[in-house]
Amino acid sequence: MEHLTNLFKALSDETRLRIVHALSYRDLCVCEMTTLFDEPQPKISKHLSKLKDLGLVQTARQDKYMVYTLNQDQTLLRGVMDLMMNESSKDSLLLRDQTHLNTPALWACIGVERSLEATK
Amino acid sequence: MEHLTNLFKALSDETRLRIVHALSYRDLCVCEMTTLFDEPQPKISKHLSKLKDLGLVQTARQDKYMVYTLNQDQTLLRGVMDLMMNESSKDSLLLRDQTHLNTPALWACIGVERSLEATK
DNA sequence: TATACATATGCGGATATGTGCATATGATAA
DNA sequence: TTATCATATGCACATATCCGCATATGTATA
Repeated sequence: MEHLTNLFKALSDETRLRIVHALSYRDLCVCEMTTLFDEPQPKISKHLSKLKDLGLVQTARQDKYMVYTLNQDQTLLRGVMDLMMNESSKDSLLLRDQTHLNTPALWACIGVERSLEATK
Repeated sequence: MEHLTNLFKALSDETRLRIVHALSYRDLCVCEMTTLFDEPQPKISKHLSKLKDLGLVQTARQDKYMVYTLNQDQTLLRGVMDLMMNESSKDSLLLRDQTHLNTPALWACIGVERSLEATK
């Protein structure tokens, strides 16, 4: 039961919801999220840490960057995010994030190579 | 956005999750839930009050009883609860609640008529 | 009207949560 | 090795959350 409530608690914070939502589209490193959300890096890192503790995301180092991935084993999480992505009346902030995911705006903090590869 | 985080916040508490889950099967009055969950009545009422504030449930008085209903307009909530109900690895406590919903155990606090009608 | 039953609310306290700021750790490049 | 970039963590503080207990409100029934 705690498993379930923890999942929803993870999604009950605006920053964490943005993170999980963005990760539903593609993997991201910390500095990309910091840029995308325009939030202080420690804030992002702490939320990521919490998401990782709860088993919702996984990490893998790629060169200098720590890349975060949605934990695909979390079927309920995947289901919920599918629902959110299909919601026609999707939140404007989430829509904005989704759009910015594939723009050069994120290239500032990261080697262009990785961004190009990611948007492929 | 707050609309979304509020929904998840509502589901992030064990008691509230049990309430919403049970209401996914059928309408319930406060005393039925108090019996079903074996929790103090003020605790249940407060959580119901919060769920109502967030627009997840609706109320209708029926004789002495205040009957709570899932707000069917909340499509995302419905989607999430459908996911939960279909989860094979459903939580044992939620399974127990689901089972008890249709047993005479709940008849103690309420006129048998309503229970019979509800289980029809 | 008085009484019992059903439900809601107020208050106090313990605990958890989110955040900013500073700083530590870790990896790479010069 | 030193400097730099990327990320994580510690601390302090304000705020929110949940709960138990007592009590208030509201409705039906005698």
